[in-house]
Amino acid sequence: MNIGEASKASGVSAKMIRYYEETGLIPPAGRTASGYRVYSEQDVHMLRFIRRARDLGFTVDGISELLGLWRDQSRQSADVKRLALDHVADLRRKIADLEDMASTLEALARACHGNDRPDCPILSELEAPCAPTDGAPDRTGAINRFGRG
Amino acid sequence: MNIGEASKASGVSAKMIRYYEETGLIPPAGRTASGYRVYSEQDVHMLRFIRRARDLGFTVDGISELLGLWRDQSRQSADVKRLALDHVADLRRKIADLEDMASTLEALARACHGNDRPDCPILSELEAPCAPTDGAPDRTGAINRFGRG
DNA sequence: ATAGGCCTTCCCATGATGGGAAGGTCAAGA
DNA sequence: TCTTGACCTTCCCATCATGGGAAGGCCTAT
Repeated sequence: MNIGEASKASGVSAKMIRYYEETGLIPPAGRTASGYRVYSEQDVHMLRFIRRARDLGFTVDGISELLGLWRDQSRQSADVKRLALDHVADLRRKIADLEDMASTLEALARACHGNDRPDCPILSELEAPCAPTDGAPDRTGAINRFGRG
Repeated sequence: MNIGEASKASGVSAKMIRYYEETGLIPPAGRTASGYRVYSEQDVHMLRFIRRARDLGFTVDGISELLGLWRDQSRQSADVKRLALDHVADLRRKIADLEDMASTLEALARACHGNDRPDCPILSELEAPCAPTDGAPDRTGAINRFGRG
């Protein structure tokens, strides 16, 4: 199987297959006499594994660790679980960051008339933010996060 | 004020101030006779605006649009609001993607014994995703994410 | 005058991905 | 057999926002 077929079969682009090989995530593929890379069903299996890990947001480094465990018949599932939960924690941190941004911005947008006049609490907040309230803040950020008076 | 002072006053690194200038996000700073960039309080004001927009997750392109509206005394707040809500939609899409990953992975991790044995549902799922179960629906969404690759 | 802390420009790296050029290979059809 | 077109190869460049670092110039306090 050449790289195009392996790509279709695995859902990993040919570009990325070459990249994974170059960076050592996967071993160098075999070659035909003329230099074409050749892949086995086993290889495609591995590429699919990689693709699914990517879909779960693992970095190439994380995938590398996962592949190591996958190949290690004497692995301990605790190690896999720890890897997974570490990644979940990463994801949750990112989610929280984005959620903060979204809710803040949403609150500002709610306060904006959205008409043909120039005055806009969104710009005002960007220009000179009001300090957030210290006590039990509104979780949505809807109140008192901005406002100019 | 030189770039170091402007950086401290605005919270934008000197590197990034130069980058913003180079890419046209901000106008070229004035220069001393010896070539040092000089900044006014006005400039610092603008840099702070940029920093806050960045903190809200706006891309440089988005910040560029915001700056345009900020400077435009005849702007319509509806335009600002639209920009903000478009960005909120982006953020929410990203959040949903990450949330899918996190909950899928969390469900898999819950199913993993996390002991010293090698068998692990996380690796199994990455290796060969389960077909959708016909019976009990999967409340976590863990299983179907892998379907069609 | 000198030290050392700024500043300047220029180049490189990140991470995962794609675009595209220049050139070789292969399979199918005339 | 020759041509055509789809594939493959390597190599370089771009993304996006950010930082690291080198080489060299400037400024200020001692």
